[in-house]
Amino acid sequence: MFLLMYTTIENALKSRTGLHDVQLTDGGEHADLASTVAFTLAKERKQSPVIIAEELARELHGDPAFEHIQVTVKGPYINFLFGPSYVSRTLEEAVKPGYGSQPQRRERVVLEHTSANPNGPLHVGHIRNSILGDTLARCFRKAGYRLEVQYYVNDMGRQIAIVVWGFDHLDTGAMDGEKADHYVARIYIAANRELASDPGLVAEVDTLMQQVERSENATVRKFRSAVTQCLDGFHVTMGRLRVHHDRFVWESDFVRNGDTERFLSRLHRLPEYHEDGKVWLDLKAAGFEKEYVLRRTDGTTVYATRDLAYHMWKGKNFDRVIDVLGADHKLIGGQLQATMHLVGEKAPDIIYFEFVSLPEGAMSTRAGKFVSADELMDEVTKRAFAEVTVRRPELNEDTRKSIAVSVAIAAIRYDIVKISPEKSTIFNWKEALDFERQSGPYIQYAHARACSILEKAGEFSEAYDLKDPHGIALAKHIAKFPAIIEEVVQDLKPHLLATYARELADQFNAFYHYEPVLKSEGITRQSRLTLVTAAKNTLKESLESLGIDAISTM
RNA sequence: GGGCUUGUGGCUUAGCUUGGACAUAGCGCCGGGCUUCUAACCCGGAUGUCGGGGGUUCGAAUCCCCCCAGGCCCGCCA
Repeated sequence: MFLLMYTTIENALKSRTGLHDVQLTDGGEHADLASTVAFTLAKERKQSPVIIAEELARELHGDPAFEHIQVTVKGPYINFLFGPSYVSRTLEEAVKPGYGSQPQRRERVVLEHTSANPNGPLHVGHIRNSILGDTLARCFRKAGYRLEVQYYVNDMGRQIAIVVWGFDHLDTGAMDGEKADHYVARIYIAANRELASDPGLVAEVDTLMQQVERSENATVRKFRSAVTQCLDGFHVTMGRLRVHHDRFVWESDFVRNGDTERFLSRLHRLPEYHEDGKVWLDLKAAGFEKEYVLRRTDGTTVYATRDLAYHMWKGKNFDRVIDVLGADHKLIGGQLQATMHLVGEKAPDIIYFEFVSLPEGAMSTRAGKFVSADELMDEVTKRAFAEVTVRRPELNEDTRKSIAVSVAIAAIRYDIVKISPEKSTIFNWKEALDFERQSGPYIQYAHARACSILEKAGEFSEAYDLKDPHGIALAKHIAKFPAIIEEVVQDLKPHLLATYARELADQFNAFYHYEPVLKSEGITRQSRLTLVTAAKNTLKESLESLGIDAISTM
């Protein structure tokens, strides 16, 4: 409903002013939408903006499209207020299951996220990537796109060679109950320590890497095995986090299937191509001073080469390519985009997120300095269980456990997604364990309250006659949900949904407090119950788009 | 040194792309509210040079320039 109103007003103003751009602003407490075109026109018409605003408003009053939109003027501002029909139509839409879902679109989108090196467990930095990516994925699906989510497995890297070397020389077996990815990290950390103390051993790692590039079977098998163990651990972690990938794509496949060589051969005709022992591209024109090396003097390819082959493949199979990458990838991401442009292929849209560090400094798998996602989830779940037990002692243990799991994931996912990706953050246990604040559980709670009302209400027939301010404000906020999903997808900004969901819970709580539902009677009761249904539904859709369980009791 | 990026009350943070009506919320602080649909809630109050300086504009947190501070990147690593 909101988008419809927006375009109605926008078009009316465009045709009357002759302006191409008549951006509407949020009306705040004054209105549902507002326009400041009067300022823009004041200069060219050499007229007071107040007079222009009044004139425009007069014209709009006679417009049949504005039958249900109240137009008022306050100084130079033209305010638009939506009437009862807007509210009732919103409710009719929002009570339907799947509210906010757009019809299926033709466009096929591939979204890559997480793609952490398989040399140790996912830590709190990696899951910022996972949560951003997974939330975006959920929004894309809701917006009707045909989406495939991919994890790019870096199975040829030096890190993996070090893990393999470690398994060859230092393996003492997994400890009791040790998760596979944590076990890999232990070997990786130990191997790095060995290599640091005896630099002569580095040559052995180099040999392993060359063998893999030549696809030597025995070594390839070792790499696969090490990587697979780690990925098995990742699956468990991401499953708990409700993060899903449709496909795992292995870097080495692009070497073995010849795509990497084919891509290199395509570059020969480019003026930017240079071959002087090594192969490199000159990307100065695109703003990159460094030589972009794609083949070493020893003939082997580098990470960037295989990544290009991977993106080439994605571009051929999908209409739109999106990557979620850490801010440390900004340079190589830019180089990759520039190169894809040069060869006339689809360049990915890249969303970058800044790092999560620890109070004592940057995280490092190699040095063993990190807080793993598993550890985080364990601790937060423990804390959530204690909390549920205090609040709902009458519930049985299994129910409390189940609520605690949902609450913990809500707290973690929301804490991460609510922050703009471009902000670097410092991980803080105290904050992670505290969900009695602007949080995922807060939104879940609003949903649970709505469920509780509906459960007690029993049967009722829908009605759309809202008279009181908090209910109307809530309905108007519900109306914006589809527009928010659209905005998240267009701008690749999942945190907009986090903000929206919190505001929705705010509105619901205010309504809950001031406008009793079950105690009201007649049409008011029916209308409020309809509103609660719509709110519950919108909260549920919002939560699920955020990857958070919409639980009915907590 | 160069590039990218962030800097908003004591702390965390929205808004910045597309400039407009008293800058968004949370935590913490002060004061209220559970015989009333789940108080993981609600209401009121105090707290702001929107990093600093200049500029553009009728109007700047938002655009431009300079400076300061933090983060990241600058490998024939991945």
